Amino acid sequence: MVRIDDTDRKILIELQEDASRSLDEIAKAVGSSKTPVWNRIRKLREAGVIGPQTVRLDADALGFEACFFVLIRTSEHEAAWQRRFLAALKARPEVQEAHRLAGDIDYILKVRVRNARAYDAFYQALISEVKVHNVTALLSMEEIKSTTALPL
Amino acid sequence: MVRIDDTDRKILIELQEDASRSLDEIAKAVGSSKTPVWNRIRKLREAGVIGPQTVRLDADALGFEACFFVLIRTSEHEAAWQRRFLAALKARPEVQEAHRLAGDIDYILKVRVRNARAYDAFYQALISEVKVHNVTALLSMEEIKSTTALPL
DNA sequence: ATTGAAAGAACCAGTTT
DNA sequence: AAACTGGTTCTTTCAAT
Repeated sequence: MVRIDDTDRKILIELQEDASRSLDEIAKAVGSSKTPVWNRIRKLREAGVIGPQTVRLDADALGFEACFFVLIRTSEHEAAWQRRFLAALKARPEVQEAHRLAGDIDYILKVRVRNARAYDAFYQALISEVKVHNVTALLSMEEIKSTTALPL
Repeated sequence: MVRIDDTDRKILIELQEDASRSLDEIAKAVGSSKTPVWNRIRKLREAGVIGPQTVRLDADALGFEACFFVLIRTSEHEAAWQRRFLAALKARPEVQEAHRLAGDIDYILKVRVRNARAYDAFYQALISEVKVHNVTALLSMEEIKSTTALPL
């Protein structure tokens, strides 16, 4: 865990919100000036705190109208099985999130696809690659909120 | 839904991957040149296909070590209740995702906090604001994958 | 931490295919 | 209608104070 002071925090908040602004604008927003802000950003990047810069695309506008949360229970817990399972998830671009869980349910996925048929294709492909015990798919009707911003 | 041609798709793929690169580099990557790419990006932005530009921060490095998926069942289905519930979710920065679901479970949340205590504080605050019937929290042990990139 | 300056990128108009 | 050219303006980057 990296030590971050108040100015760093402000810079990160600004960048999370809109990374397209110029150094000058960000410096003004955090109450500092160009060079010190630039040096801090460089350090935060080197430390890996600031990762890649991306654009957020409108999923609906691009025809990705279906979003599923998939709860997975498995009976297999060997290292080899897990390795294959993780590799399969990482390789599939429709899997936007994958977490290994504590407790009853072993994994949760967030899967973004064009429609229900595309989800089924994904599901069939996945279960043919690796054996899973029980799968529950939750279909999103409405995306109330979606952000990657941390509550700094 | 917006009509997108092959060049637009390539541009979006590049921007999703790394939006910090210069127009020239993106143009080269998609096999075109600066001006046409610039015009296309402008149009995609105006159409809302390209949204805000953000940086991805390292949650662990910043001390956000706990991530919960929260499954919520409610007995209330009136408009007024729902309005209050949605407003509460939108207002809470630790809620990174919130979806209204089809079926048995009514809502799913992704909640990112510093530790289990912070989750409990969030949970207590939420249920004191709005009445919910049943809440299950799934604790993430390992983030296998996390991206906002669409499978273009 | 500020200034300032050189290199580079974005943006836009005019022109061409 | 779409792509190239070139030039103005804004940014980034970094050295010197």
